[in-house]
Amino acid sequence: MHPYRTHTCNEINESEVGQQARISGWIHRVRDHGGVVFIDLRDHYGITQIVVDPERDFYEDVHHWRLESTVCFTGEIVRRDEETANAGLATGKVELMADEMKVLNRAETLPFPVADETDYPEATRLRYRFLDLRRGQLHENIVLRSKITNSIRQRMIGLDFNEVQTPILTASSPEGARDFLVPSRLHPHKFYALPQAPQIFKQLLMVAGFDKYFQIAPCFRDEDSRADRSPGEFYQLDMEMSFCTQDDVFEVVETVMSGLFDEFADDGTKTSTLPFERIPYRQAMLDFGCDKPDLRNPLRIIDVTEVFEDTEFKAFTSVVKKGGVVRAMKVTGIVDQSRKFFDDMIEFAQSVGSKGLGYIGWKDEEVRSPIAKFLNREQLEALKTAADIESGDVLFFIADKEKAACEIGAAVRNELGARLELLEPNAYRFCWIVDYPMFERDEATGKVEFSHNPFSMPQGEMEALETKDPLEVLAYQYDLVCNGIELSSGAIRNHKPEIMYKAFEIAGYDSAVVDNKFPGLITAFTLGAPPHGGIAPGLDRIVMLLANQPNIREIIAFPMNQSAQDLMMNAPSEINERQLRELHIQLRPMKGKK
RNA sequence: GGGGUUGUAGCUCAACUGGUUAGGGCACCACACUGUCACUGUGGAGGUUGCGAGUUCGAGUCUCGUCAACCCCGCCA
Repeated sequence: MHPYRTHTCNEINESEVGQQARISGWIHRVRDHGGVVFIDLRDHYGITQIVVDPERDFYEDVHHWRLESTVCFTGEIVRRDEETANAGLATGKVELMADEMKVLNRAETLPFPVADETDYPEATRLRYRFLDLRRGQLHENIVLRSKITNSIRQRMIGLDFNEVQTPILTASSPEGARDFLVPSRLHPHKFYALPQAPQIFKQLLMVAGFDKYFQIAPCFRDEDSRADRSPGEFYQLDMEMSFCTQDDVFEVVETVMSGLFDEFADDGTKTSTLPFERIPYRQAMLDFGCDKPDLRNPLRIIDVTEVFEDTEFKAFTSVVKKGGVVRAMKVTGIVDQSRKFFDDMIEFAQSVGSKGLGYIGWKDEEVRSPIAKFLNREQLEALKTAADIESGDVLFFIADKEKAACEIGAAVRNELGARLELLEPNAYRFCWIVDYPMFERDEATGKVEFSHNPFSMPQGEMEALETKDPLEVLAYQYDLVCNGIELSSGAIRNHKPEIMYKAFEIAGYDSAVVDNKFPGLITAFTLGAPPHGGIAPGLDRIVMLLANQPNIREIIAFPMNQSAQDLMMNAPSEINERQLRELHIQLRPMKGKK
């Protein structure tokens, strides 16, 4: 007999009654009835009930087994009486009558219970991550992540993509975040950078003729974390295709994503039908106030600046006269909400930087509003027509500079959606945001800069760069959004050196900058580069959506904490003098700090 | 770098305006119980209230400082 197990803890069943079996696992729970002891033995696969009879010589030891010790039991598989069967367990119709037992590893008092679903503070959970990972939900999340990763691989390979590993120790890539640096021992005072993304390499793979590349790629960025953003490292489904259009990229991603989400979504959860909706960037900023709209939210924002060009309502009209905008959002059927509801919404708007939040409600012929008295009949009618108002509807207003009005509008839209429970339930709503501007003006310096990736192909190519106002040039740059979460950015790349130099010139860099910063890429583009493009959906966020987890640490086996520390491994940690010397690094006392 | 919240037993939470010996549950230890499945019952042990100052007759509670964790902003196209 195998020294540890003939079955897992989810395997024994009625067909094997009377046979001998050996199973190993963790002591999940113990129910000690004096005359008989029940043990729930748990492993990765499930739970089996072990029964220990008082006749057994190890019966006395039962009292000294701690929860979560690993134990091996050998005995006979026995059918349970009907009234003692447990319908909640896959193995609930049988149990193992123990003849032998062996403690494999004894557990001390646990820092927190494994056999419950209570939430415990993260610092504790992270310090004992191996224990936390035994617990139901987290354990399932990690298994789900494995299945999702595998499914993605199969789907990409099925579409003729080749998986290629790209370097981890490399040079800085052009993503705009801070690099993680690794000092070189062989080359004093020089550094490798960990890749922020395999951007250059995947483009070079296209130049190398691989046609379709993908990789479940680790990416490293030395930036602070958020609930949905790991500090330091994360994974992307990185992909790139040759001789492709933007629509070709969309088709691949839509096929993979809709297949993936259909496969792993809970029963009854709807996924967007194909093709995903495409929303131009400027349209998204108007309708939703942001470029990652949650399409489950039915609310839309409209522009009503014109109506307020000349009104008695000075608060708005003065904003318009200074070049600002007035945006409105209709919510149907809430005119009878309490005064407190509206006051809370005003307070919320102020908390996100608005001076206030105007509103007008219509009920039959009555107009309910703190601001309607400043508007004449025509102006009120214009608003009703613009927003298609019916009795019971309320129109909310935000007046500010355009950028601020968008941001506040987006926040108010999300808040109203959440507070009024307007979101479509059980749905994954995808969309593409397209037609991003190639350049934007930096508000502080007034300079024209790349608004996204400098390697995107401008729409209209060289002609657009030479003839258009740079701020009017659009790029073949796109984002994939699902339920208000940005899953991915991608682009059709600029594969022509002369257009690359011109684009950088517009952003204020001369050709030497391009040559120095990206020597491999720019040379490759002079030796036969195919038109190409790609995208890189974030694996972590995909798993978060499918596992329905709000925090990224719930879907990563060994995450760092928010301050980018590994509390279990104690990283980052100090290194010794010898290592420092080899790396040609001298530590100096920090300035300004005690 | 900035803002907010939190810090009480191994864990999770209590403790009115400052007031007697800081409590309940889980876990741990002991005892009882032959069919439970979150077993039950009885008893026990377990505390520098994050740390350091201060105010006060008296501080878990108030003040200041400090440390840590989480959330947000900046940042991350």
